[in-house]
Amino acid sequence: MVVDKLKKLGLKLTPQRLAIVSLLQGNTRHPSAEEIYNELKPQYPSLSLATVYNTVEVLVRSGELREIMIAADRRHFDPNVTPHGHFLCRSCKSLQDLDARPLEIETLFDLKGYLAEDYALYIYGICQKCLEGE
Amino acid sequence: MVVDKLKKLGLKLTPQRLAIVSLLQGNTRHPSAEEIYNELKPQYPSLSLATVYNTVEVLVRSGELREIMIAADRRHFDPNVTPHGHFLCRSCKSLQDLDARPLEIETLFDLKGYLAEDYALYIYGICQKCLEGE
DNA sequence: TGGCAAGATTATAATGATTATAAAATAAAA
DNA sequence: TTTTATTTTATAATCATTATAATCTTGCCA
Repeated sequence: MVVDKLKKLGLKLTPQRLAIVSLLQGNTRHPSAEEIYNELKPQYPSLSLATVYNTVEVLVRSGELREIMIAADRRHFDPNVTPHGHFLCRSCKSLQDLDARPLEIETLFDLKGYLAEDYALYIYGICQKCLEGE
Repeated sequence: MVVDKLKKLGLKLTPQRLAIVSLLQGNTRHPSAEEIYNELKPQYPSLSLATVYNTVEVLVRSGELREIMIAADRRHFDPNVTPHGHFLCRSCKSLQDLDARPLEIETLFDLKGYLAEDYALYIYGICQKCLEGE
């Protein structure tokens, strides 16, 4: 639950945080900070972009939120922190989850001597919709 | 050869471009645009950062150079465009190549209906040196 | 409950990477 | 050479993100 998630992190329960965490909960749209801000602003007119950045920063640090750096111009966020890749369509620019069996990092690479803590897999191409629609 | 690479792309052979492409040739340090600029500035005092950005842009577009978005604060570049991953050490911040057997994208993921043209694999953790030295 | 202190929010400014602009320079073709 | 399209350059503009500092709130405790 949203409240538990914040409490677990020792964070105060503010309306802004509750709204941000609620919006992210189960969200598969991979919003940017600004998109989160724009979606919540109508209901929370006092909301500041800085608060969105602060909150996602805390969530990413604590492992509750995943940062997606598939595109150079802005970061996106994904509340699904289980291992999975992301697909960026160069036609429609959509950013989609790639549900996958977990990637076996250790067997894929010769990581002798390295400690691999996390990974990101980004795939670029043309998505289903764009392939059909053309 | 450097000259051929530029000619193949239909680009004029300017000293700046030759210098940038030469610096990148075989370079495994994954420099940022600013690092390229700083390394060349002493020998090419007239060099502008804009020229570095213009040149890497052309090279990336043409597939001669790979853009690395492993860190959110700046882009890095890699002249090795054969499939391989990258490792970012959270201790010493070094960015290293992960020589790997090619990743079998199609078998890893259910990409039915998607056209995968390219991918990036980033691994985060602690590198050999930092593990030993501590 | 009311007051307090730590932490949060806000508006705003600052930062810093990247991109745009437009004038001056130059490579390459005739 | 002359010419022209391209390139370089200095500089300004853009835009995402971070820092700042004043104001406000949550959560705790008397």
